[in-house]
Amino acid sequence: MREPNEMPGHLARRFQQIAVAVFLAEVEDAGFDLTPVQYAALATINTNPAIDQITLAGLIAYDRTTITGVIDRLVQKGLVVRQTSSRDRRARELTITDEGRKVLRKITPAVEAAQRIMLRGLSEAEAAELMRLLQKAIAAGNELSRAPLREGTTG
Amino acid sequence: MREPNEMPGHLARRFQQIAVAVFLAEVEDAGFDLTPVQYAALATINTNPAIDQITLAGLIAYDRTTITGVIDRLVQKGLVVRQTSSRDRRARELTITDEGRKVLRKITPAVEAAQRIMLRGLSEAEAAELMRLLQKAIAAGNELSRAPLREGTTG
DNA sequence: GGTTATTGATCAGCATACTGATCATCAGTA
DNA sequence: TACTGATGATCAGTATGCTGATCAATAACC
Repeated sequence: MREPNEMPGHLARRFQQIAVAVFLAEVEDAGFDLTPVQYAALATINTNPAIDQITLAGLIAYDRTTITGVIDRLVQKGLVVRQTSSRDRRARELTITDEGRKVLRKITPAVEAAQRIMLRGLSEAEAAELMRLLQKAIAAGNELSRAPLREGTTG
Repeated sequence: MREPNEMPGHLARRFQQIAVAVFLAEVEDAGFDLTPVQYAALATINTNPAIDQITLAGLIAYDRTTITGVIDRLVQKGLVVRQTSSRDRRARELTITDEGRKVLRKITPAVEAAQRIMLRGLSEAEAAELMRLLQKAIAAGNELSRAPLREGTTG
């Protein structure tokens, strides 16, 4: 059997594990209580007012059933409002609140710091190359997960 | 705000998401029902007979509380035996069963195939470089998660 | 030897993530 | 307009992953 450290799947999980831990630590140090998904959803709702949940899920490549719970918690925290769309009563229109905008603005430095910390072992050039390779591998495998990225599906 | 595709944390999650989906699909096609963690645990128990759960968790960089549940399911499936150690009655000695060995042997081609598929967008050189950079970033961030890799802590 | 600290394991509780099902609503069509 | 299919959202159920607490057993120390 191959060493775990030589298996891409193991490395993927491990890097993601560290990335999440760093994110949560930085955000907590900044005095906030937001998970990576919650941040991604909040930021995307901010730039796409009145977005529905399916479109949101596609833009950040999350499963729709996961998004339901994530939005529950963002609403619970008062950062997002969820209301039935008048044009399509199946859909829920998501809107960021003033409080949500405030949190988003204040939390950004911590999020950026986290991105740097999770790459702290790499030089600038190496970090750029890692991101390029991840993007390429992800693009090739996009359709292989249940929650592929769906760009510009804005409805 | 940065594009999600330019944030290392987002790329980490996305790549891991695809890696897990590919793993599960290949393993299921081969007629098995094992998750990535379950496979990692089973393979590590196979090469480290009578290992305890903490040491196992360290070798594959999983949280100890997660391992408890993973072992529960491996025992349930009849692939692993868990028994109290006679030398240290706090510890549980984990042993692979004949059935576990059989599954491990038969499942290996599917696992290897999954590793190739998740990198199918990259050339050989690119794949090698991606793995090198992930290893380097992970090594630098090893202590930042609750479940760091603990090599050779056997005993 | 008795007290303290540490360690292996488990548990409660929470938040992703997934599969597959259900429900309400909408769109397309005869 | 009735029928069919597709779509947005939710739910039940399962499996990671995590935090923090608890418990039993061992180790360390005086």
